[in-house]
Amino acid sequence: MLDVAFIRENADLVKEGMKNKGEPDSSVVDRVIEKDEEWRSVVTELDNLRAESNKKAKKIGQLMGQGKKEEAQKLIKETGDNKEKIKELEDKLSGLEKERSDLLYQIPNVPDKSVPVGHSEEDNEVYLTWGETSEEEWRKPHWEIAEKKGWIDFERGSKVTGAGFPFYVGAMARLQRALINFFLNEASEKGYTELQAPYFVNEDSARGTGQIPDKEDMMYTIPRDGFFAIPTAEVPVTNFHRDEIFSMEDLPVYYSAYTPCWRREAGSYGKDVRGLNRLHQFDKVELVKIVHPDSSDEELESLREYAESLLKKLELPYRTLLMCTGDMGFTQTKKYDLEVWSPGQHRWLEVSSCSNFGSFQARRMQLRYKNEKGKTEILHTLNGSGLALPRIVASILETYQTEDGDVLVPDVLQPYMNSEKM
RNA sequence: GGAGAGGUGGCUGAGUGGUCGAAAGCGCUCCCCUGCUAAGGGAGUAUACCCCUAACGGGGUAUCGAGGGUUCGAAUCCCUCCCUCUCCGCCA
Repeated sequence: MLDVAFIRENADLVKEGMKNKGEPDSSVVDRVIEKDEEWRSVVTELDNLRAESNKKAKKIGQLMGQGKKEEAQKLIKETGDNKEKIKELEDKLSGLEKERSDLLYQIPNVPDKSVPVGHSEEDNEVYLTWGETSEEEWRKPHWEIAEKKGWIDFERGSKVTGAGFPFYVGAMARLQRALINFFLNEASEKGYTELQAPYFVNEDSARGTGQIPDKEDMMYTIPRDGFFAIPTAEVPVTNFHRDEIFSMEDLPVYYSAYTPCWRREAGSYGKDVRGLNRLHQFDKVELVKIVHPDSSDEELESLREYAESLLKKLELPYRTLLMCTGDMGFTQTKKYDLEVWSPGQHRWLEVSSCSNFGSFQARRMQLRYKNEKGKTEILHTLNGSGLALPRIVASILETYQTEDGDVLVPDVLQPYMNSEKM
């Protein structure tokens, strides 16, 4: 969420950001300012009343200590009416607080100046393209290859769990494991600390990274225990340091984590869901950065370059999109999507999305640092996939298939697979 | 799952109704002294919010696991929840 003080001082900027993100009705900005005004006046009133009764209570204590019981009794009688008023104001205040934060949660992060203004994916900017995309007729989509080889078992996955929960069999399971190891090893060489994170999180954590209240429906829930199955490792990893205060020399902090991810993907039916394109459970290595506010711009670029380097090493043609304001999401200030070429489907598949959240997430979870002057300030957070497996697997199958029906193993994965061929 | 103990500031730890935001020690920061080092002396050292101030700064409120309650007054009493530790049970 944004800082109320920031909204107060930059109302127009915030409204413009909302409009550019596709929300023409920005009246919530004015309402939050109003609510905050009201909240502050109640706080002042309440604080004064409390100060008064604290003073009296102290006095009573003193009198009691001196054995002046009667005087004390007299004072006690006087304090009665304050008490009710305080209680009343306390209730009013917590009501206002709730209303204010409900409004605050509806205001999206402000896009960075460098982000192109637009309202749909058509307005995204192709930032760069790498590699030669092949278009040969003979190339099959990955699901055909996988089916012929018996590598992915969608049917049994449906039987055991449901649609979107496939089994990976034999060489395919090995390939997944190879990719995970490759990604994690690369990340740790680049200074990312590897984390193994919980796969379930509580409500506070889901709120911290912004899944709640915005994207509640994407998550699977474990109602009995109040848990959510993580839709991405971003959630547990970013929350790792929730409510903590860093000192400057601890920054920046880089984490990598492999986890399965669960997404309900409610309402997404149609041709996009074929094969590995969209699953309810998939594997991903996620990268999270916690950085000084001044450096988050550069950190986003290096995060993007790192994710791109993985695709280069796998020799998979890709392109990088700079997402426009309308297609970038509620919590980001700036976002790049990496899309790998799928030669069997003749289309691009999103395999990574690298985002800068500015202070938006960090404020929600009170992630702070002490600056040179010893003042605490909110940090910036970023994350990016490095990378998401299923579509990489799809692209590998389609890119590395041979005309006679085999699939070769990308050079960098051969040590992990002990083989040149799947 | 059963029984018990406990959760206090960066850490250790005192505090069982009144001037306690909290003793003491450690750590850390700054200063002084000591010709280096060691030792010593002094000051400071939580977070959030509100108000005043151009700013330096000042005033106030809240927070002793969380939430609620009793009371003029709660770290201290009561209730609920969470977490940690010990023992037992179960178990990869």
